Amino acid sequence: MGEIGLNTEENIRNAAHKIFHQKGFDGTSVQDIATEAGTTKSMVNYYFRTKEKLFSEIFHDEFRNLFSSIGGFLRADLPLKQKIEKIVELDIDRLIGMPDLPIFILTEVHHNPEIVFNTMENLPVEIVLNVLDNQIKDEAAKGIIRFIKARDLMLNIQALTIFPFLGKPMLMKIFGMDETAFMEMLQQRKKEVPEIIWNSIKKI
Amino acid sequence: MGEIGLNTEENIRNAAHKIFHQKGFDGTSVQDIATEAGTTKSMVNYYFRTKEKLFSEIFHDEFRNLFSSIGGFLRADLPLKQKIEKIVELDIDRLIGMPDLPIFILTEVHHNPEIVFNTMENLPVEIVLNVLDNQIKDEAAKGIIRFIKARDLMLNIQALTIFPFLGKPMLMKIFGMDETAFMEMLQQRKKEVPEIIWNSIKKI
DNA sequence: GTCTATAATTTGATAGAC
DNA sequence: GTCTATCAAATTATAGAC
Repeated sequence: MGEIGLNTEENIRNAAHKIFHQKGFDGTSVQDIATEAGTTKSMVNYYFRTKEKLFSEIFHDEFRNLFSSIGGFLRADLPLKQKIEKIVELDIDRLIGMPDLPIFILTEVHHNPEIVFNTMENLPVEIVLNVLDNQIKDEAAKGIIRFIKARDLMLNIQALTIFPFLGKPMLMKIFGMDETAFMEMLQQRKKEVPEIIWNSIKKI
Repeated sequence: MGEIGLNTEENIRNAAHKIFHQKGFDGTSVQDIATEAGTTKSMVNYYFRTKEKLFSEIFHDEFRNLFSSIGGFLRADLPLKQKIEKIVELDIDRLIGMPDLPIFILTEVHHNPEIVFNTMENLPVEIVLNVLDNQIKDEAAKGIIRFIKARDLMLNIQALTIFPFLGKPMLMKIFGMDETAFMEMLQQRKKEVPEIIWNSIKKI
């Protein structure tokens, strides 16, 4: 149902965000969104023309979200060890606030690549990776760490932080955790993941 | 199109497997499956009654796949270090052969939990975890490793092995890899992931 | 077992009154 | 801007001939 005080367009946008995240593009009907927004299909089409255009707007915002916070930190003037600690803490906190963002992105990339890759703008990720690569070479030359590709380092960090959110329902079932236990585990991981990563590259 | 030499039922099953993996339950129509199998909608319904029943059969098989190979190894009489190496190698090789299994499972758990949790049988995973927990306590008492919950150890291993498969299209785009580069990375990870894990728990 | 025909709904999207 | 009415196409599933 639409929030009081918001206009119809905003209600539809919020409803679409919620339902698309829950059911995915293919599982969502325009009627679902209209009902959730407390209005009609016609209104959805009036404001957004097609289901696909509406989806693209939502997806575009979410996709930018995915790459938002990290960029700044990777450029900052900090030793690698502290960067890793900050990235993990920031990422886990951010994902706690939007826990089904990763699965939303992944499913749509897999099921509707045409829509998704049209929506994606060019990401300036190479530059950030280069900055990180240089810092790694620098600290490796000083004997602080072994050499590792920035690509592999980021992949390992993201794997250890994001994977628990992706597998959440399965993990809870398999390991017999409730919501509280899951949250405790996440808080623990803010400390443990940076340790794992650092142990894998430190030399001293 | 259906393979020559197989009967219609088998053709439908193979087609369903393929299309459900590509498009998911919501994105797949019975017509899609019939066309892929080289037959008609009626035949699909004749053999499997409903789209949902057909999906359940496919999903059930795939879900058992997910927990198949690892169980035996976890029980085996091997030092933890070797078990970790074997699990990672086995898992990566298995996933190379069925690279969209993880995303298939994850999306359906998220979008169609009712169907999925009806399909899931009770998994005897606690027993395996207990075995692993005891071995960890044992090696920790001997001073070989620090203590860690079997749950956390398995989560970290699976995160580092499965995540690259989940993010494959995104990773290839972001990191500018082609299929060959991606496969090379996976082969590398068979060595690197066990090292990361072992470094995170070893004491000597 | 296999097909065509068709029923009953639901889908995305539009037309037109107000 | 918002609604009702409606369209054309697609959906799952069944009936019935062979």
